[in-house]
Amino acid sequence: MSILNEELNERSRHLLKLLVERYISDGQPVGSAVLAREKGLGISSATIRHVMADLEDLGLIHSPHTSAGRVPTNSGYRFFVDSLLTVRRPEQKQLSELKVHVEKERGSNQIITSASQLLSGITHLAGVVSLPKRESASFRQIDFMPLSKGKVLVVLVTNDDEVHNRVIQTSKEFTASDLQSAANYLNSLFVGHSLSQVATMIAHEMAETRQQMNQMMIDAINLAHQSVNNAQEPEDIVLSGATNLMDFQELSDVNNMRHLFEAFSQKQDIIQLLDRCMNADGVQIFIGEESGYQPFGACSLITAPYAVDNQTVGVLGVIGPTRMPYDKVIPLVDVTAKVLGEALKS
Amino acid sequence: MSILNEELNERSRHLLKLLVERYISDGQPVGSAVLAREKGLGISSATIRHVMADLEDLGLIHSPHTSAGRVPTNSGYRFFVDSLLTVRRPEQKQLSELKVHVEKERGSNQIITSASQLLSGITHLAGVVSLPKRESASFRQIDFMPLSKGKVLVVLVTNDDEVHNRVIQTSKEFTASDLQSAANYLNSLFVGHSLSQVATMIAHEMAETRQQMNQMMIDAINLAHQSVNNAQEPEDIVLSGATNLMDFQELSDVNNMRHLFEAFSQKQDIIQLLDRCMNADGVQIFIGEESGYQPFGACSLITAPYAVDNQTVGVLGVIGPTRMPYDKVIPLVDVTAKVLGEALKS
DNA sequence: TTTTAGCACTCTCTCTTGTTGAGTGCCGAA
DNA sequence: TTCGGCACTCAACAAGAGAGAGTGCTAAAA
Repeated sequence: MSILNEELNERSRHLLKLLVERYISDGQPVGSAVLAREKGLGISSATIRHVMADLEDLGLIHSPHTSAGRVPTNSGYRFFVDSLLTVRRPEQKQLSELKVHVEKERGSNQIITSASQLLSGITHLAGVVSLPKRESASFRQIDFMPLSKGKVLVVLVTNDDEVHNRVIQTSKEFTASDLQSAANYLNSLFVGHSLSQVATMIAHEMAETRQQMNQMMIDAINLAHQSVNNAQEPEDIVLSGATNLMDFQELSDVNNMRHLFEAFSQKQDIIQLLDRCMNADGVQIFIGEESGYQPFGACSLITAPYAVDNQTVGVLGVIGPTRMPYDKVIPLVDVTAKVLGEALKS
Repeated sequence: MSILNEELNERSRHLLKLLVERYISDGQPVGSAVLAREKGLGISSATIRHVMADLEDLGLIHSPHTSAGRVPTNSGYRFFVDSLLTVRRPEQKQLSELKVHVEKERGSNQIITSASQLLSGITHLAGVVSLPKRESASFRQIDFMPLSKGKVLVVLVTNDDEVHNRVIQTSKEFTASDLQSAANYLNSLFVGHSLSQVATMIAHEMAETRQQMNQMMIDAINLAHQSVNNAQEPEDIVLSGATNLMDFQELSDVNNMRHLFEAFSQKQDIIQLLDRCMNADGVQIFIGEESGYQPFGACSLITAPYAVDNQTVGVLGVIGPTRMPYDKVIPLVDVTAKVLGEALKS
């Protein structure tokens, strides 16, 4: 892109910007005459045509057909987003609306659903939020309940007020009081540590058979091993407003739409896609096939990781057609990530 | 419909049957000549036209336009389904496939998902299964874990191997051993009873303050009251293959499709709709607006309740365009309900 | 009375044709 | 380098013609 940046003079870049903006707002291919009429642009349509021909040679725009004006290509959008875009600050009204709605919710799941719905509601696109990574949660309390036939129900409570159940099969029968002691021991050992820390600690304990460990402790550690190590719950996302995408002409091809909705209902691929955005620092933008995900070929994806206590725990984003109002969506995604992180602190 | 049954002679009914079958398989309006060519029908197209005119007067079929053959109306479908349809027994191969796939799953959620997917997979329509009603589950074990600030985590295990969590706020602080005794007491009292029975028992216990009740028992009952009474978890459904519906011409109107998918992602209304089918004895069929649900105006819904141990616990069904192969779908829904009920027994 | 063949009629669908308008590329002059 | 002028291209629309499918009606045959 830096090559393009040098190659294009100020005027060409300005024209490209106007063209993309115009196309985003109208959805019609933009002709030279339309741009020439643009205020404050002392330039004739013929000249604009020269510039447009150059832009087309560079692969930034193209004509659907001979007499149809120009439309940005994906590279064009990319250049626009990288170098030309002037984002609007989110309107104060929206921002406060966002905060109010997100913060009035109780429970992390509620908060997240609300964030997803707000993203889709405000943009009229599809909103998506990944559930916070479990790793960041810390151990608060574990408890065991004997079920039948050596099965034990493990109840693990984390400090984000989430409760996790898991049934494990034990090698020997435990009495309720055996289990109680084991739980007490583990609670004293692990409380306050993050789950990943706990996993490490367990591995460590199991490795060295210490002298002062009695049978109860060994049992407890073994139980804990089964409970925590396999405790990775399936990741999940909350998707809202998918049907908004049905309104867009450019996506309305039946086949395309079908693949898109299959992707939405499968979730798995989208989860992976979002996962890859976790490490990014701020807003990330995938235009068309940049996401590397076929069903999103005609879509753009704007994501931002959100953090609780400076620790990135999840990702949220917006999915829409490549022709979307980037200037509004990008800052909205950005600010929503911050609001969400803030709201999850409590 | 009985009126129609008398009004129509055998031949008219046979013709209507042929017409509907033909339309279902071809999707094209059926003309008199097409039917006349039908084998074993010693009748000219002109005669057929007379009959068709009658059928049209009765509102069973109609012409999209002057020269376009006839198409069944919703009443036509209704009459067809009620009086003319000869259902095919499900193919043996499908049946065994069904059984194998459903029964190999472990855990009720898995089984249900599998049933839903099979319904949609075999019919190429949308499959839906409501999760089994909690009421039928019986109490196996309850346990309490003290959290902070008078909050108590209730873990309730039912005999269908499902675990239910709930955090309640208690009026006083309980120690772990208080809670342990309460749990023991409740377990001895309630084990084996259905949850609705348990609710009744609790209400009963609370009503009469018995002499022999000590403080622990009173506390226990109070805890149980909070735990069980409000324990109605939101009902849910498992929907599969919704995107299959995108392939149908007759549903492909963007607006229609949008409403349909909004309904699918909201779930709430569909849950209610299915709920109303719980009490029906066998397969129920809603054609077009018969379901009373706007978004399904162009769809038919075939449902059947499924039962575990002779107790109806849920409903499953198939959603598709009114033009669907009723002869195959109806028996499939029927048999799937049975297979599912059977599989859930274990 | 019922059935049938014949026929005029209607309507959609498709193909063709012409027209319009938008927009382009190129060229020569400023 | 910029600009006006101009020929050219192409999609979109409309109008018209013809084919094909299917109907309703009628009058004759069964």
